[in-house]
This record gives sequence, structure tokens and C-alpha cells, in this order.
Amino acid sequence: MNVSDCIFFQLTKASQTGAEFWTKKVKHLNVTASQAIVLNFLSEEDRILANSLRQKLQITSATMTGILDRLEKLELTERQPHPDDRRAILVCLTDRGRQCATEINNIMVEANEEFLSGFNPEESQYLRTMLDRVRSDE
Amino acid sequence: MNVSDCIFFQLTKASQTGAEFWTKKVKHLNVTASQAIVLNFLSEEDRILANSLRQKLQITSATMTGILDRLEKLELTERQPHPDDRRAILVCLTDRGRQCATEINNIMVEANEEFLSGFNPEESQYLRTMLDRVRSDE
DNA sequence: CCTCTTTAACTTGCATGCTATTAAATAGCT
DNA sequence: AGCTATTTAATAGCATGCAAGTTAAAGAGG
Repeated sequence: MNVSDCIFFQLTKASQTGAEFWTKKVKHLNVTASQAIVLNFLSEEDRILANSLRQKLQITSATMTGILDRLEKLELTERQPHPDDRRAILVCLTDRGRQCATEINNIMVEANEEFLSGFNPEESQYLRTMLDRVRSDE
Repeated sequence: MNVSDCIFFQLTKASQTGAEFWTKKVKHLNVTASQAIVLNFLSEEDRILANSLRQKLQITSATMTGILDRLEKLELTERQPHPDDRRAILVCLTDRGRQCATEINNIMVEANEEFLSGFNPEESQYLRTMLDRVRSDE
């Protein structure tokens, strides 16, 4: 079986193409693709439970810890204690982080359109649906 | 913009779902998903130039070096000098590596079918075509 | 109130991926 | 031949991603 006909290879490479494109779109803000996804999320729902964020982004807590460490180092987010549960932390944007997140929010809409500009609306929607179905088949 | 409507997120997660599935399929052979892709390639074209392999798998030479190091540590492949070009390396399967690669070749066909069992043939083909188009839009 | 289980975050160790750089060899040009 | 440019693989350093294990806190049941 040819590697280019292997769905796992095809998915990996399509995903890497997307990541590369998105990385370039946010590079001038000095954040990575994953960091930008987190910031975009926070731009719409700030002061969120780390565990809730983790579930929505579908990453492990180990990955979450690393990303938050680096965002904190960049002074874009900070960890705040949860008032009722001393195990939990709240992820909050700093002032700089909020500016950055708002910018990312704008860029993301454009970037999605541009990335899919080779597809017509029906094709784009179909692709998204298929990708979501792949995921739900877990 | 909701993160679950972001094509970069959708691609990343679909790809991770695929990688997780494929990883489980080859785990009993004690190789990773990427290592299995390399071995599958070698099962059909052994004694290949490292640089040619690198281009076909679309990875950087840094990534290639790491994967070959680990496959060599597992005694599944080895590096042999190129007779005419002292810069180049030929990647070769060991005896154990050939057995393993043959096994992976069989597993890959089944795994592709099983992974896409929720899709009918037209849908599968359409998904593959769309993923390849995403890549060519680079 | 005390134990057992569960939960949240973190830590460690590993594999992959990248960029950027280096070293060595080859190719090409004058 | 000699000089320069290109090519190949390796290296260093970094960011994600995972699994597995740890620690601390909260919850559940007797």
C-alpha cells in the first residue's frame, strides 16, 4: 500500500499544512499555533477553569501545563486560584494577553477563509463535516 | 469564532484521532506510528536513499535523523554508505525489520478500511481527495 | 470523624515536528 | 585546477503531544 494512499498519512500531512499556514498567520504576535488557539478561546471566555479549557481543547493535563507555562512566561496569561476549590486554577488573560487574543480572534476568521479559498462553500462545509465525523468515530 | 469551527483545529484533531488509531494498530510490534509509516515504505522500496525517503514522507532532515536513530536502536533498519556519494546514506531493513515491515504492510490495509468503516466508498474517496487538495494548496 | 476514591494539576520521560546551523562532499563554472 | 554554490546528513534548541506516576484537595460512605 502506497503511503500517499494511507488515510493516517493523508490526515497528518493535511494537518501539518494547516498548522504551518496558521503558524505564519500569528507569527508576528510571537505566539505559536497552539498558543494562539488557547488565546482565541480565552478571548471569548476569560477566567476559565483550566480543566474546562483542557477538555474543550481535547489535550492532556500535561500538555495544558506546558502551554500555560509558556503563555505565562510571555506574560499573556496568568493562573489564579479558584475560590472554592484549592485544586483548581483559573486561566486569565493579562492586559497584553487580551489585546493579543482580540487580534487573534480577527485573524482566525480571515485565515480560515483564506486557507479554504480553493474550495467552494459546499466543499468547505463537507470537509469540515467529514473531519468532525472522523473524530466522532473514535 | 468558536474553536470547533476553526479548520486548523478540526484538521489537528482529526489527524490526532487517526494517529491514535494507527498507533494502537502497531503497538504490539513495539513501533510508533511514524516508525511504522517508514517501515511500510521500506517494505516496498528497501535500500532507499535517505534523502529520497525524506522527500516522499515530507519531513525535514532533522526529523529523519531522529526516526532513523530510533529504528536503528530497535535493530529494524541500518544506515549503509552510498557507493558513489559519501554524503548520502542508504536506509536498509534488517532481517527483523523486514519481517516487521511486511506485517505492517498487511495491517495498514486493514487499518485504513476499519478507520473509514463509518464512511461509504464515495465519502472515503471524497475525504481523501479533499485532504490531498488541502495539501496541494500550500 | 476517618477512610477510600476521585479529581486537578503537575512532573518526568519519550517521540515527533520544526528552524537554524554546521560539516563534509559534490557539482558547476571560469 | 581552483573557487563558489549547492546538497546531504547531523546537531542543538524549542514546542507540542502522549503515557504514567505524584501530590494535594475534595467528595462519598460508613
